[in-house]
Amino acid sequence: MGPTMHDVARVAGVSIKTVSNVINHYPHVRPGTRDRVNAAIEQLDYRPNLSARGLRSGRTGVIGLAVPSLRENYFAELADAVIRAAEKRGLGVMVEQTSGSRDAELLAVSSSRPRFLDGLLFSPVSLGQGDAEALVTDAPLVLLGERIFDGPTDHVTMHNMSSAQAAVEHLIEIGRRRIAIIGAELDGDDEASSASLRLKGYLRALEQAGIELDPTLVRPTSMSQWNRAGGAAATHRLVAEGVDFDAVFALNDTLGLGVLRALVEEKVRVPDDVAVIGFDNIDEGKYSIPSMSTVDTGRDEIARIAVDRLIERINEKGDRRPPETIKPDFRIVRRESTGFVSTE
Amino acid sequence: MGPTMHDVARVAGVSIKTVSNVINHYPHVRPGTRDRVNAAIEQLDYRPNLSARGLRSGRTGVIGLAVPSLRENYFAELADAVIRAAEKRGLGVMVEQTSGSRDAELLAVSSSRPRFLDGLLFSPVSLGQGDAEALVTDAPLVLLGERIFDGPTDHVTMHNMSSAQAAVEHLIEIGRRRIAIIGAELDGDDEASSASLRLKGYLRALEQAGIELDPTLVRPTSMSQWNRAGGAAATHRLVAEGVDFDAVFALNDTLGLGVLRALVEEKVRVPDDVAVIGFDNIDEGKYSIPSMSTVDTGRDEIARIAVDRLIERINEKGDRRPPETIKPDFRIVRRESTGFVSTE
DNA sequence: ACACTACTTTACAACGTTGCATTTCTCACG
DNA sequence: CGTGAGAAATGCAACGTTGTAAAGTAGTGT
Repeated sequence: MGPTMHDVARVAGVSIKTVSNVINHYPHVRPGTRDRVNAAIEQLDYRPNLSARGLRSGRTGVIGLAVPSLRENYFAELADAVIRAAEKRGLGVMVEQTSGSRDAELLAVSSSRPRFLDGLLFSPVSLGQGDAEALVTDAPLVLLGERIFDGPTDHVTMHNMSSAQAAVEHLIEIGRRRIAIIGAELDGDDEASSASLRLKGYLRALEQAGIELDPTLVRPTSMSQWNRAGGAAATHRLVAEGVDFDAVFALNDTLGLGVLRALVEEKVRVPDDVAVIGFDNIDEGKYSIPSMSTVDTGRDEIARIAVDRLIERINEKGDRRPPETIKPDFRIVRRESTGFVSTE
Repeated sequence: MGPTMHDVARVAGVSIKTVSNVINHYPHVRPGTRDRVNAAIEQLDYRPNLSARGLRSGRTGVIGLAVPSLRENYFAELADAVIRAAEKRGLGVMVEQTSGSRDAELLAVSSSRPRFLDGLLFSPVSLGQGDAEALVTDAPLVLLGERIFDGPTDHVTMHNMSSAQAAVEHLIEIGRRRIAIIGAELDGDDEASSASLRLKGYLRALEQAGIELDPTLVRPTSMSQWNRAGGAAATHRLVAEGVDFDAVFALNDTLGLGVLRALVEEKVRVPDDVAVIGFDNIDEGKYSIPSMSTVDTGRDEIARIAVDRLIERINEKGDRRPPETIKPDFRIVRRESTGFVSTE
């Protein structure tokens, strides 16, 4: 056991409460006293006991982050961004993996884990609009980047529809007309899913460009297949069926990387024969062969905003602000897979 | 605030201590009593307050994991494995990023973060043998996968040298003699680094095969360049200098992916002209073009063992076992980049 | 029926910190 | 020089849990 406030107080020649006041930046402490206390803290290498503080004040300084899996690059990068943002604010982050399963997601929110997180950042995949009520919890909760609208909580997400539209417009600009979309289906049942929203953006872009929709270009993958394997499989199927296409819009980057892989195997040249654009701007797309164009949805900003918003909620007393949905700006990242020299 | 033990005790008609006993699986509780308590817990949706428990018992059920960055796939996958293993044991994991900087690493260990982690899993990059004493802390500490031998702590690591040797032997087996190694330098000052050890394996393999060392084939990258960019740059330099080589041993997989990328750009065929093998077996190597052979160092097992060992240390009373170094088995994963059809 | 043992339950204090209420100090002002 | 107001410092209780030790209960052998 390390030194406690009592030890510090004794060394500094003050009361234990004064030590507490110094640590918590209570304004009315004389500079001299503050210095003596800080010196004692230094000398003893004192660290406050978070458990005790948490017990007394109801705050632990730890927030939770629930994501499907860190093995998915997008979520690893999101976690990185969240941890950085939280650290700047003096918070620790406990990471929980839900593996995208409904049960695990419900569990994560219901704070089945003994209560001691100050709040939770939650990136749901399986929960939908119908589960909104499950999100009504005592602990502050901020949703990240997916699904569930008009829920009872803040939601930091992305411009799914308009950025998808912009991505497809990018393909149209470079002269493509037969644009396949991978990862969505035309009559998906889940209106609020990223897939549906991005599909909607795709449809709008086509419509505005006066291109008629060809349903055979819309290629679903099972939700658990939003990865390289899924993207590759869908692409192979496209080719095998003899579908004519000159571009692919992959609904996320890992799908897109799978698409690139499959196109090489099928001896299809990128971007000459087929241009490819992904979604999310994960690091890997910078280094793929060819480098992959994509949509940067502002991941870092999402993380920063989400952490700040969660902190606000944690500090909120009584008068609760109505929940908000926040979407940072997006931008199209042009790289080799759509015929540009990658500059970033 | 949720219900407390007092509430449960009242509902179940027992003393608060009995509730505690039930929760902690104290053996001498009559089944009927246990059931009543459990029913009350269920009914009230009671969750123990971890802060209080932590204060009283000195345990929070949370361990720390300090890695350089989750953006590096290897560490993201390691974190995934650790979180899974910890969850099975009922522990939460707080993730801290050191960005590989010495200061941040020292900070992470010195538990600058207020004491409340039960223990720490630490994957150092910058700390070396000289910092061994800095690792003497009150809180249990287990090192993961890199550097520092004969330290004062348990160390779950990998067979750096012999697995590197096996990787190079694999290249020799398929007939390569001019094998470049990327990520190491011949007179590195840090004997305990992964780079040095893996280089040693490389040298041994050459020696046993009677191949003379050509120093121009040993290509360093700065430590902060163990990534795709570093691998690509080193490869481009190799080619630019007109060095003759028919294989590359990349000291980790991201370096290797950069090598693959650069070779394509240089119009060098893989594996026909140059075979490539990486190190670590990150997911991505499975899907690269071509898929990349590598060394599987038993990451999942490392995580599992490390968590178990940390738990043992946490539970240890007084009689401390001497620190151990544990290395799971490794194996060579043969994929397309060394001329095999990838089966996994 | 009685002691003895083993099982079951309980009372109480303590973990280290902070909120509240209170006391003590300092200094400007009448 | 006395007063009052605000600043600075303090004392005490309480947060919810568990360890210790002790009390109560049942079961066994004589």
